[in-house]
This record gives sequence, C-alpha cells and structure tokens, in this order.
Amino acid sequence: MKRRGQTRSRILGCAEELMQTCGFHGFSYHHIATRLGVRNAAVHYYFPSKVDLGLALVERYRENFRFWKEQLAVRRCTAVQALESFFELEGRYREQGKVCPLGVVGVEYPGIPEPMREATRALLDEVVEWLTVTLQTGRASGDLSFAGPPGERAVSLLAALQGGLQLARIWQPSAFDRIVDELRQELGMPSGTERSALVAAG
Amino acid sequence: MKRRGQTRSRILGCAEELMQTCGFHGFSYHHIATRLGVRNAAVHYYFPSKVDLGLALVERYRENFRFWKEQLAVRRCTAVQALESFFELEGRYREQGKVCPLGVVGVEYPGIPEPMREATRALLDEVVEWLTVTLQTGRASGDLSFAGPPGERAVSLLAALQGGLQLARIWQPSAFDRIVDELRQELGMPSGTERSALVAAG
DNA sequence: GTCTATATAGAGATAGAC
DNA sequence: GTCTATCTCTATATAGAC
Repeated sequence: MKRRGQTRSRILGCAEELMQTCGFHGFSYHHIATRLGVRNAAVHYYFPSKVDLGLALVERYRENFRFWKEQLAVRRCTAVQALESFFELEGRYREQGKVCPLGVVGVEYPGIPEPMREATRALLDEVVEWLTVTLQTGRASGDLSFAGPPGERAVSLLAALQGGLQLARIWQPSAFDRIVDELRQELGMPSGTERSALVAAG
Repeated sequence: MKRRGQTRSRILGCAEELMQTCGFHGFSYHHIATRLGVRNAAVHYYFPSKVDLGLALVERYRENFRFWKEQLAVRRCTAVQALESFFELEGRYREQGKVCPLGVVGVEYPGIPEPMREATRALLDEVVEWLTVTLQTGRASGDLSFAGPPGERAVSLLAALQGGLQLARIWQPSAFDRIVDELRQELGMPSGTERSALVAAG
C-alpha cells in the first residue's frame, strides 16, 4: 500500500529516537515494530540485520549533518550564528532527553558492529572539521577569541556538549545549559542571558 | 574454599571493567563467569539480580572515590595537585580504553534500574561537590584562574573529560590528552608539556 | 560456595502465505 | 510489503545436588 520510502524512513526515525534515548543495545526490532504498529518481520524486510539498521542510522546522521551545514552556508551565517545553531541542535536533544549519537557509540564501542563504527568515525571527522573551520573563521574575523589550535578547541567543545547531555539526564537538565553558557564565555560570545536581553531589546 | 569476600570482590572488579568497556547492557553474568572461571550460578549467588550487581558497582565507585579523596586530603595536596590527580584518574581510564561510569549511566539512562540511577546521582553529587571545592580553593589561593561560579566550572570540566574519553575511543586516544591540556590552560595550570619540562629539569 | 540442570523471556533472524 | 509462524541463541534467574 505505502510506497517503499514511507515505512523505511519511519523506521529510521523511530530507531534514531530509540538510539539516542536508550543506546544501540537498548532497543530491539520489537520496540520499533510496536511503536510503528507493524510486525517484527516488516522491520527486517527493510533492514535484514541490525547492522544494516545501525549503519543506515549513522549514514542518515551524516546526511542530515551535511544538509544542516549547507543550509548555514546558504544563509551566509557568521561563525557566531553557526555556533549558536550548533548549540541549538544539541539543545533540542537535551529538551527531548536525548544524548548525542557519538556518545552512544563511544560508550558501547566494543559492542558496536565495525561498519557502524567506521561510519561514526567519518561522521566525527566531518563534525570536527566543520567546527574547526567555524572556530578558525570566527577568530580570524575577530568575533571569537580563544587560545590554541582551532582543531583542538573543536574537539573539546564537542566533548563538553556530549558529556553535558549525559550529565543533564542523570542530574538536571539545566546543567547542560550552564555548560553551553560557559562555552560561549570561553569563546568570547555573548552569553545566554545577554542574548535574551538583546532579543528583548529587539 | 575461598572466603566470602574473595569471589565477590573479583566479580565486582570484573563487572567494573566490563561496565566501563561495554556498558551496563553490554555484558552478562556469563561474561563475568567465564572470565573468572566459575559458573553462571556462582555469580548469582553473590548478586541475585543484575540490579543488585549494578547497585553494588556504583556504590563501590562511591567508596573508591571517597577513599581517593581522603588520600588527597591526608597528603595535603594543593588544588592543582588534586586536579592533576583527577586528570590522572581519568587518564588511566583512557589508557585502558575505558569510559567514565557516569557516561555509561548517562547514555543508557532509561534502561538503568532506578536504584542504580539514584546511587549514580549521589556519586555525581559527590564528584561535583569535590571538584567545586577544589576549584574554589585553587582560585582563592591564586593557583587557578577562571571566571564564573566554581560549581559550573566543575560540571563543564567533568563533562569535557567524560565526552573526551568517549571521543578518544571512536577517534584517537590522543584526543583525550589534548582536551586535558586545554582544560589546564583554561584554568591557568601548567600545560602537559610544561609539566614534562619541569619534571625533566627536576 | 560452587556445581549441574533447567525455566522463562527476549532478541535477532528467516520461510512462506497473502 | 506485511503478515504468521517458527527457529536459534543469549540473558536473567532459580532449584537442588555436592
């Protein structure tokens, strides 16, 4: 009845949410099937093995990230705006009680199928590369200020966000927002409250 | 044959390693039993359910952390020395390919039994409290310099280390060391290379 | 305390009807 | 494309012998 793409992408959407909520080993074909109102075998039709599903998942993250990146480029965002968009992206995860997919793979690493790990490495490469260029550009234009190589700052920024999402789940959601505000300060960006004031002043 | 404490603590040691390597859902009673050369049922004798095991695990982390903390106090460590000890603690995890237990719970959160989550919250409280006091003391004595409340800096520090251990597994181990070096710089501590030079000159 | 044996449930996966 | 039915393997967990 439905076109091929329909169910397939619903499965991926569902799996994505489960992945960032419960971890890769924290959900099963049965969970997905139940949520979508189909049977176990229907999910296997699209993704014969869980490795296939996991790999498709990570590859979709990459595609989404690329699209997101391009949108920023199209809108000719400044480095500061781009970084704020990245904070928003992670902030939405926090609102939904999710963690970063890179953190999931990092924690479950030895149990993650190799094709999936490889794709994750590639995703990480792309994210770090983008963050590096963004930080570099921002510093060159005088909008950001920080010491040391942009590539190293990029990795530590990502690590703090990733860890922050996890701590927010154990502790309190606001922990994440305070971390983001600290990161802003360290980069010489307007803080969250300053930003609110700017918006209010309009 | 062996005294009660013997096997029990071997189980906990083994479970601890598996937990920080594969995650809480990434290992089973069978894994532990095989590694220790005993049977499944022997493990269940000490920890009837996996909840019991997980809870004992987190409580042992708390005990170990308290002991570690007291040792620092006994040795009258400065704030900088104390922080370096904490970096070493996490650095040993990295060397062993492990991640921080807080990260494991953070990622698998909804699937973690509630008693274990509660104990983890308490552990996190203690770690953040200790880090906060340490940062505060160091700043008051002029050995550390950073802006903002020490409590917030404590959380972001922990998040960066935790995320760093995870990224190090996906990417490259050295990513973690570079993050630590950045954290040192941000706090006005001598960097890793400066420290090496001091030791060499020493 | 540790063993053998077993119960039960869930997960990943496949065959074949519709 | 989705279903029912079923297979196999693994995981948690228990009973009872030694």
